Amino acid sequence: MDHKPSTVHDVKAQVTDEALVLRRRSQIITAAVELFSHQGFYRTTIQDVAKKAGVSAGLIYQYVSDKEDVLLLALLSVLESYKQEIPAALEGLSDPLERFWAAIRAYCRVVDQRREATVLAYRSTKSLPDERRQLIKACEIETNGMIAACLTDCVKAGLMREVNVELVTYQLVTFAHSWALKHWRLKELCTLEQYVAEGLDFFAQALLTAEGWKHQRKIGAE
Amino acid sequence: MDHKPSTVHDVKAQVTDEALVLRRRSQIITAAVELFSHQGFYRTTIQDVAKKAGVSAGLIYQYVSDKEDVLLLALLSVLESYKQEIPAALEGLSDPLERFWAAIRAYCRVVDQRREATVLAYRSTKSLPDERRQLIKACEIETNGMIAACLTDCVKAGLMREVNVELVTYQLVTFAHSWALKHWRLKELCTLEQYVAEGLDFFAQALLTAEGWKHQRKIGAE
Amino acid sequence: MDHKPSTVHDVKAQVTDEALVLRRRSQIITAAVELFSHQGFYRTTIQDVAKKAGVSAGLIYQYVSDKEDVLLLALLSVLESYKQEIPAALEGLSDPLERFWAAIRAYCRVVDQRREATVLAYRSTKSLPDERRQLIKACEIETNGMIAACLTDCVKAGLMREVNVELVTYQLVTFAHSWALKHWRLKELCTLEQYVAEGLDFFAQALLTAEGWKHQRKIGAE
Amino acid sequence: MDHKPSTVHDVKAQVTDEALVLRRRSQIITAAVELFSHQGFYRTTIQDVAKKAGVSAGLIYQYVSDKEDVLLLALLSVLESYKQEIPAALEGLSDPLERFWAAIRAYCRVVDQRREATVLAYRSTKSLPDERRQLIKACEIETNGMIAACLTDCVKAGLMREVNVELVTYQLVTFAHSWALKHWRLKELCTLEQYVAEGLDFFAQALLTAEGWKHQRKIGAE
DNA sequence: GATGAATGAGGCTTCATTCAT
DNA sequence: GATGAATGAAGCCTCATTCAT
Repeated sequence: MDHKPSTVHDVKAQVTDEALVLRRRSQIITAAVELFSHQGFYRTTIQDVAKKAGVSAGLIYQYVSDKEDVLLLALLSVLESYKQEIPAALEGLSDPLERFWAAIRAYCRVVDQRREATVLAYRSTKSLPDERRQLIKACEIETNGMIAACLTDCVKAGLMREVNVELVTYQLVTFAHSWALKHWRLKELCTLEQYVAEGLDFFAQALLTAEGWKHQRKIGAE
Repeated sequence: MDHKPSTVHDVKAQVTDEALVLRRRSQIITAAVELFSHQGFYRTTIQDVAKKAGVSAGLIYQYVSDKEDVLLLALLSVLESYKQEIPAALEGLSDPLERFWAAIRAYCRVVDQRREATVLAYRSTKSLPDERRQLIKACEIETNGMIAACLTDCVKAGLMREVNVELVTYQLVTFAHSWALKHWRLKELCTLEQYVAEGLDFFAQALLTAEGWKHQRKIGAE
Repeated sequence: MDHKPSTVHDVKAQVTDEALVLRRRSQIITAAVELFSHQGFYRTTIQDVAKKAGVSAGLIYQYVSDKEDVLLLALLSVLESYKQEIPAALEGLSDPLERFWAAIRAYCRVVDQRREATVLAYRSTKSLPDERRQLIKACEIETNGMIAACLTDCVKAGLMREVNVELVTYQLVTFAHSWALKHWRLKELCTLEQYVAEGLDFFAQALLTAEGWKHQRKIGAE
Repeated sequence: MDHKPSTVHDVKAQVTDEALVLRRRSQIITAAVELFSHQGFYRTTIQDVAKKAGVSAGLIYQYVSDKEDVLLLALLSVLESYKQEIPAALEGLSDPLERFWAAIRAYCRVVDQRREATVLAYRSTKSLPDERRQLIKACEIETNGMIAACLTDCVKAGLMREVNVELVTYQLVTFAHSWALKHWRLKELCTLEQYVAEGLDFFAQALLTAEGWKHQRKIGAE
């Protein structure tokens, strides 16, 4: 009766109509992400969220047990969008190198589209109690896994050096996140496209083998 | 009494004794950094800070005008420590490459020493009103400038490729910060030393010219 | 729609089917007595009652105008059960003394059977607005009247002393109620049977005349 | 940090000044007893209590951790007053029978003086969580012990029959409480003095031995 | 007749800030 | 200069009640 949810689906609503729950939650989360991103979690009141979502404050508590639950849902929705964009971007690609670059590009693109939300994730994950925070971390690890897999494939194909995959993955992920985190400065230095281009070049230098470079020129030529 | 400070020294204390102000503020800030780092800014009360600092709640308001002022001071103290460690680490070094690596190492070391505080800076800068936040950003840009300078020197000396200095600087800075931000995961993968070693290797690959590699081997051999 | 009922039958339902009203109310009251007894009136929500009664929250408001109405109905149902048990226990008895003891025993038995509900009556009568409370008091006075009548008969028959009937009635009633009110302690001291036996002995000592004792021995001997 | 108090003195105030705590608490409790008695615990808001006590709502929480804590303190203050009046009434009396009657009279007197509060105790003890309720029960048992001791002395002196002391004590206590609980009806039947007189007579009949009656006449004659 | 989602007023509680000592 | 008790505004959350289906 009091234990915290260990997966998203354990965030139990008091409302039974499955479809309604989805619709309402989505309303609430959309409003929450917007507000939390701009004003921060603590400066945003549930009334704010309710008003922006076009519902009453009481209603929110039929779909969520806590203000913290709203945060959890909001953060998960952000991470979830990462997890969906990457596979979508890889669809139809089979060349390891192409897949790798596509993954990074896709990641940077989502981050750019959800810039404020990305910052939110950095700011607010620690505001969650430990158990709920684990959910977020699990989600992050899963997304990283997608990048890591692309990287591993390149290494296996001899296109990239034998690096510590997980550490480099963090470099890649961090590169994407930085576009959001340091946007206040970066936007004065370059566009997203330039940022991505410079980044990919940097990573190419750091990672590609001679074989990799040859392959790179080939796919670049097409 | 109502206009916000635009530099640190505008955070006006009601107390006149200069030395006392410094001592008291340092007490307060030490306590605040500790508490904000662990519990976050909003979960920490002024009473908490007062208790940990061993003073009364009322006293704090003689040295600070706001709770936000405490945050500002706390964040500045963190960024200040970065700004001091780096030049200290470069002391006596004249070789551009040595200086570059030393700067990165120093940065990573401070971040490691003040890990929680680094996370705090990421979480809480946005909690400041815009004017105060500018102070923080200015401080960050200044620190970045030190790294950037080392990088520029290497490039000028032909040891590194002609890269977009400021962008790469962000990569470097972010690499250091990540040790704190993703410590929950990284600590399971490697030690700080390994992290730094892997990172430096990565950056070497990405940045060094043939000339740079030759030089690198030379200073490595000494 | 806003004036309060002055008798049970003024608690107006919106539903017309008489039999249905009775059935629904009984469902609701059973659930309410159970919940109010255990958690108290204020800690019990209408949703709780609805769930336990197996109906929807909205339905309750078709048979009752208020949450307080539910309480009124619940309390009346408890007092009603007293009013029914006593005459039932006297059925077929004509000897005044036998009737007296039987009445007390019956009262104690109902109280024991509806222990929590008895406590509820003590706790919650004051939660009703004055007009509704009068209904409860009238009901209590009526029940007391049954005991008082038995007592009066014994006195008239010369079996008991000429006491202040109503005051002694309160002693008797209170004795029965105490079994519920102080059950947390009494249950450690004796069983219901022992409690009743000791009590009857006590009252015998206090009330019986010499004539009464003689009669008592006679009926005890049978 | 979260465990409930197990004695009154564990209800910890945030204020350190011992004397102030006593004064403030007394202000709060006086207001609370008054309001809880008339409107009930749940119908009384902390704001109500604060206003009546002439303090701010926030202040209450410096002396109490909960609204329930206020109730606990209020109830304890009532029971405490019982515990003080009885010994005071026995002061200087040595004759067992005199002491017994004096104890009952004193009990009835306090109940009369704090009639509403006595009703409060009956209504609201169950509103406390179990651990806190234990405190109340312990206090009640202690008070009962004083009556029981007087009773025991009379029995030992051969002035009263060998009865089940604790059960009879409950009869006596209940008799006193009834004056408050059933005051709405009793006040129409008699004054407090008459109530006590009738009651004492009743108990005399029930309890005194022949020896007891002799002694009774003697002390009554003085 | 029945449902149950939605409402929104209202209560408890926290905590930044003040001010008398 | 320092204290810490006091204030009161504000936010989270509950729940009686309504109403569209």
